Amino acid sequence: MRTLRHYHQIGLLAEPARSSNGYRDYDTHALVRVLRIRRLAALGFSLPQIAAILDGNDPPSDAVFDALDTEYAAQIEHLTRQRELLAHLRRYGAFPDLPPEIAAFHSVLRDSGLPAGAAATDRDHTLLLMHLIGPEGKDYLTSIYELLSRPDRASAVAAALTAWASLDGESTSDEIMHLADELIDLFLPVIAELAALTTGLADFPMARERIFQQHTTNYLTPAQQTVLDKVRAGLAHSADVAQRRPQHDAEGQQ
Amino acid sequence: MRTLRHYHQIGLLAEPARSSNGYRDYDTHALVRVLRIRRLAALGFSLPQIAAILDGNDPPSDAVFDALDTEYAAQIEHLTRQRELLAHLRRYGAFPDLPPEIAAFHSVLRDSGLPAGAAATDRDHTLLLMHLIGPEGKDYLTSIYELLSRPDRASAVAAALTAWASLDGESTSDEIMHLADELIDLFLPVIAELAALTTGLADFPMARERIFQQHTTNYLTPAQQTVLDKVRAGLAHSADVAQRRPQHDAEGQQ
DNA sequence: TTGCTCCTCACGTCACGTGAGGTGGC
DNA sequence: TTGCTCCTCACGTCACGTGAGGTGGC
Repeated sequence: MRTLRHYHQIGLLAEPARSSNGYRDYDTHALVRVLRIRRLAALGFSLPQIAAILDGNDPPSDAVFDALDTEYAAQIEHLTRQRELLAHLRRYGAFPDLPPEIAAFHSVLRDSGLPAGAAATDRDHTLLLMHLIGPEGKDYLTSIYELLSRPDRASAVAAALTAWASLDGESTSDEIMHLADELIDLFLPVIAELAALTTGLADFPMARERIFQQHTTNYLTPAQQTVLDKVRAGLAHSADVAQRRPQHDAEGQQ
Repeated sequence: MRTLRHYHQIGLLAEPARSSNGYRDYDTHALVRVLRIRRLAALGFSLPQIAAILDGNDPPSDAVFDALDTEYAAQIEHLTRQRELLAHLRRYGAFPDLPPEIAAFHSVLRDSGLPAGAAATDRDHTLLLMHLIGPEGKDYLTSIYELLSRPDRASAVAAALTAWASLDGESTSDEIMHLADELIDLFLPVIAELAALTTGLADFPMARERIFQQHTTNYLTPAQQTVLDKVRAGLAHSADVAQRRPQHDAEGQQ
């Protein structure tokens, strides 16, 4: 063990005399000091703290204990929350990479018949969305997801997402139009409110406008992009209609 | 932040393409992966574990969660014990470098009038004794200390230790003799039992016989050594007497 | 020219653990 | 000669943080 050498290096323990063969020749004072150090270290004090405690020859102040105790209390708090979080994730089918509030939503969709591949893509979308909307919008998004996964809607949403996931070059324009209408019906109220939110970002070095734009070309098939255009058009129309009415939504955002 | 570079270095995140100015040109796939990594890291998984979870494309097994959960439970256990220990030390006057079971004993002695200097030396003795006797003898030593600090004895012990600490070149041989008798009366039953114990050591690189021998010449004044010799003689005599009676004490020790 | 963002080394963190290679007395 | 204990570098651990010094486009 290199422990004693370490204490010598940082000056916590004086280098003892050497015997003729070059070995360190410790005495009982050194031993007592090491025993003190080890006990204080076991209590959780850092080596610099221990040096301070052993140098001041009066008993350590209450503040030293308080600091450690508060620290430990905070750690217990944190660990307890982590365990609750783990339990929550496990209850709802374990998507540990998803925000826990939303994991339940995804397990409902999965149980409503969403294929694994589509579910995986949808988790990607969710992560991006959470990132873009930031912590302030988290509750908002969570409540939207909760609405979409309500028992009376979940299977319709799962079906729409399944259809959406299977869109490719062989999809007929009929299918595309139908799905677009369906999605507009399902998501219109959701997305309309979403557009009013622009808060929260992070320091991932990628321009925010590019994320969504790139995302669509990265993740979506041409057929899916067509649907998206349709949906956009549908939303734009409803937005035009909404323009003629007073907008109290956009306030209070900044 | 060097976080992303770190992920690149350990191969957790692929190096993205570079744009013309040499900047890293991340895409949404990279962003999604980073979001996953950060979330899993926040749950407490190590980066190698995260790599394993993200590589296997099915949801992580229950075993992974169990491992984390058990780990957290153990940490909470440990932290809780540490807090109890801190509280205990504080209750008994805060000698954090002393075994907690014995801290109470020393605070009783201090309250019985033992001067600070003598108390400090006595804590040194206690630490050495605990080290020599090892964990197996801890309970034994603790009960001895409890006996010595019993209300009816504490002040006599404190007085004897105070007298012992003040022994020096100016002590009269009368004082020495008197103290020796007193100590023999107080400690005889204790030391007689102690002699039967030889268990427990550690890997501090110092021969065990040397510790006690060196200790006496290091810590003790000549007058104290005289007392010690007296006490040894007194104990040897009582041991001789004890020889003639059957020894059931020495059994069960190994 | 000044700011700003990004870049690449490269060392520091905390308390040691773990070899690698050597020595001295039995 | 073989074991054993101790010695001295010196790198590794874990997940980055933090400068140092430089660059490219406004």
